Amino acid sequence: MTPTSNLQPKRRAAKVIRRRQLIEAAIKSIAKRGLGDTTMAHVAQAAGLSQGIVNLHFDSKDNLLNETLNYIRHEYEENWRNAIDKAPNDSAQQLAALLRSDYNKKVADIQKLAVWFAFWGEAKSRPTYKKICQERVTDYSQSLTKIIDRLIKEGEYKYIKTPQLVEGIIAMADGLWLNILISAQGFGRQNAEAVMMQYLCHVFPNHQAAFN
Amino acid sequence: MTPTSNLQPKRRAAKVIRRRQLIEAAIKSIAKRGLGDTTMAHVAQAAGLSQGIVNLHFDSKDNLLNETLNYIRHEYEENWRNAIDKAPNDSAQQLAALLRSDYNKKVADIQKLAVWFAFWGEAKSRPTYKKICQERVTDYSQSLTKIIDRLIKEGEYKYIKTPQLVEGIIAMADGLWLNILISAQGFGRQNAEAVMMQYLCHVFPNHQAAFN
Amino acid sequence: MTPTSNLQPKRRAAKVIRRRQLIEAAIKSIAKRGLGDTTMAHVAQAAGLSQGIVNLHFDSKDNLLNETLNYIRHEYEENWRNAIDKAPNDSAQQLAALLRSDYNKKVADIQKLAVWFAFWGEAKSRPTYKKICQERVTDYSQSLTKIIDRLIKEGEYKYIKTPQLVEGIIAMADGLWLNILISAQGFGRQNAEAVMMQYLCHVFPNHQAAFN
Amino acid sequence: MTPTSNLQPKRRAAKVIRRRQLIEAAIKSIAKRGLGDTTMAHVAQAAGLSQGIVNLHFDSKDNLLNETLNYIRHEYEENWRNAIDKAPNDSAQQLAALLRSDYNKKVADIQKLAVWFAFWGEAKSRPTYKKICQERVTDYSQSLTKIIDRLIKEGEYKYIKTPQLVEGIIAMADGLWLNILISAQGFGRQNAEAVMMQYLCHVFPNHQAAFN
DNA sequence: AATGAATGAGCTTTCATTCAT
DNA sequence: TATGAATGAAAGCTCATTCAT
Repeated sequence: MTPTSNLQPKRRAAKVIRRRQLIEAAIKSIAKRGLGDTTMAHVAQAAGLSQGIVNLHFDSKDNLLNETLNYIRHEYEENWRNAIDKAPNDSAQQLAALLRSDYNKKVADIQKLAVWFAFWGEAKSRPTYKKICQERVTDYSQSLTKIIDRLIKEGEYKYIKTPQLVEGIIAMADGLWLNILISAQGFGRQNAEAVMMQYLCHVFPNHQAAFN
Repeated sequence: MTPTSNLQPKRRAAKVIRRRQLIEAAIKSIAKRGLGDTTMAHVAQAAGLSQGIVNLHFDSKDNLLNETLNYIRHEYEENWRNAIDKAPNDSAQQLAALLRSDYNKKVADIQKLAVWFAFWGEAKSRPTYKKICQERVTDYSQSLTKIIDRLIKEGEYKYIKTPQLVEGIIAMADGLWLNILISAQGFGRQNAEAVMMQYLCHVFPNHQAAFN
Repeated sequence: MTPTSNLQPKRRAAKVIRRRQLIEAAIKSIAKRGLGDTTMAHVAQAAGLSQGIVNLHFDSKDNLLNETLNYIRHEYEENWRNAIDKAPNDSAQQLAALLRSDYNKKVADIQKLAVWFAFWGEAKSRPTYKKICQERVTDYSQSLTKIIDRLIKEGEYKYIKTPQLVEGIIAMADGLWLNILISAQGFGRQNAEAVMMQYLCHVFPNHQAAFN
Repeated sequence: MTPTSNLQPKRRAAKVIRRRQLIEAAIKSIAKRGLGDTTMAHVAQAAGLSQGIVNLHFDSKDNLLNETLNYIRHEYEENWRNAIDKAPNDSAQQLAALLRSDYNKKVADIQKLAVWFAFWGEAKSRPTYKKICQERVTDYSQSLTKIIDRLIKEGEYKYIKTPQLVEGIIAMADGLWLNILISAQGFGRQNAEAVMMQYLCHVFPNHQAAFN
């Protein structure tokens, strides 16, 4: 009874809907079994459809996987853009909102994280994956840089090298995802967020209010 | 010291060497092709040996992969323990040494990083991988905690929550590895180190000398 | 002439036309891709219609292929019967006309030849194909025999064994088709005809006029 | 208990032997089922070996098929060169020997003929097949031309156009193969040979002795 | 009558594993 | 110990056929 499974039960569905359904099935399977053990049959089964369905809609497994990565990348971007838009027009608040968005239920969902790491694991040897992963960082990086620059100017912070700080924040964000994914004790989304906020407190001590 | 024990050591040594050779071949192949596209034949070929050789020494592919992960985990640990040992008996210096060791030529080698991410990518669905990855963090975490606690005490830092800082540092360290592995522009080991050191400067402003 | 019979003919006609259209599409595809690589989708596409159309009109691929072979067989027969009918009432002339008809634009068209050879290639293992191919030869053979017998009688040729000559002529005719189909240098219809005519000159030296 | 099946029963056979064995299995299967219905499993089974064996030795089905065609082409050529070599040094005798060789047990074997027609059927759309088929004709054609030229000179035949005669003979030879393959009543190798010899008698009436 | 999304059997191919040498 | 030919299960993909629309 999940909302996503609320699709036409069997035959005759719009192409876009079927594709989405299959991508979501792929995500489920990758999260459950890993990229290497995910087969076309698994995806079809997870979608409640027949063997040949994936090739019918995506032509090849490679293509399905690329589209799956694309899908979570766009979902990810939409999520943080939304977060900035909804935040008050204050650079510290926007920074907090942007970084907190990474620990949203939607994107820091353990299934999605598993998928990200699955693709990162293959990115070095797969140019297509690599490119999409790079794009995700580039866009995020630009927005983050803008906000931080404004915050530095407004807060009269000295001695902060923006590029390095941006690299550091993004690195920590990714590393916290890994921790959520892998840690033995329940290191959850809230913990991750707290760690990140403490980082910001150290860097921008005059704006701690926004980070607590 | 029976006559047979004269031979045993050599044979055992030979066996160990062959296993190491195959593990290194596995690393090469995983870095080149990813975990999913690495076959037993690739490993054997990279080692300059014949088809059946891997099964002879490791019984199964699964086992080879487990041992490979173990191998880089131990190499990693050896590396940072060494770094601490060689560092002067000063907590800030030791912290710097420990964190700098992550960007050593040996462990932050792009091939090794590729292997780490390959295994992380499958860790969620493979308990054996997950366990080894967790162990790596646990050990590192303990040493890191000790050093930071000492530094906080000595430096009379207040308002620093050690556990969160430790999580943050480790997260950033892993995230910087990802950046080295995936970034388009040449984000290298030195950059990563600089980012990390800047982080420490923010957290421990009184010890900046040790981090520059 | 009930009101319904007013409609029936049209509908029946439409059906026949569609079947013909699909058979011609099949011929095109077989010529282009061979029998083995021709799919129902190819045929439908070549006809500018939709996937399921062939099954609708022919029930199965096997059936379509049988009907396609039948179609070119009938076209072939119609062609040579026509040629005889139009020829002057003279046995040598009729012989020439019959054999020349094999190198007509219509039947010795390279697409049609490709189809013949495609079916011959499978005839040994497909009784239905074999039967249709045999029928083609049987009918042709009978007419050819009659004409030759008359010519031998009229021309007072001795030492000619009709059955063997008929076999020989038919064999050469088929072989010349192969040559048209496969030869590297442009061995065309006219060449084939000339070769056949020279054969007849050798066999019936007193009637060379009819063969030049 | 055929001589060819007299190979190492299972494991460990020389590569060349295995390849030959598989090619012969392919021939059997193509003759039995046609090119289109021959699967890798059929070939492996006919060779008494396991599924993966064909890919192990030929990499792909396409390659196996190409090599199979090559195999019968070389066997064919060897056969007629042998026939010429063994024939007395007399042009008529050599001509007879060359053409009779086409109806040898070895090459006019019904299985081999089925294979030839199977490949001819696909030759139009498969450049590799086409090329090999053309090569077969080219070589044969050259030898045939030489012998006929000598015979014409020695026999003082006039009005014979060698190129057309050569085309005619080759066409008839191929067509007779088709007849052997497809004819309903038992049109066998001897019949085919007789038809061809009668043709030669008509063309070279002064040398009928050599053709009877 | 026509469409085209869906099915699922069957194909080629890959590859971890086995084992005679 | 080491080799590499052989195996056979399992994968991705194709395509004739079905059937809701």
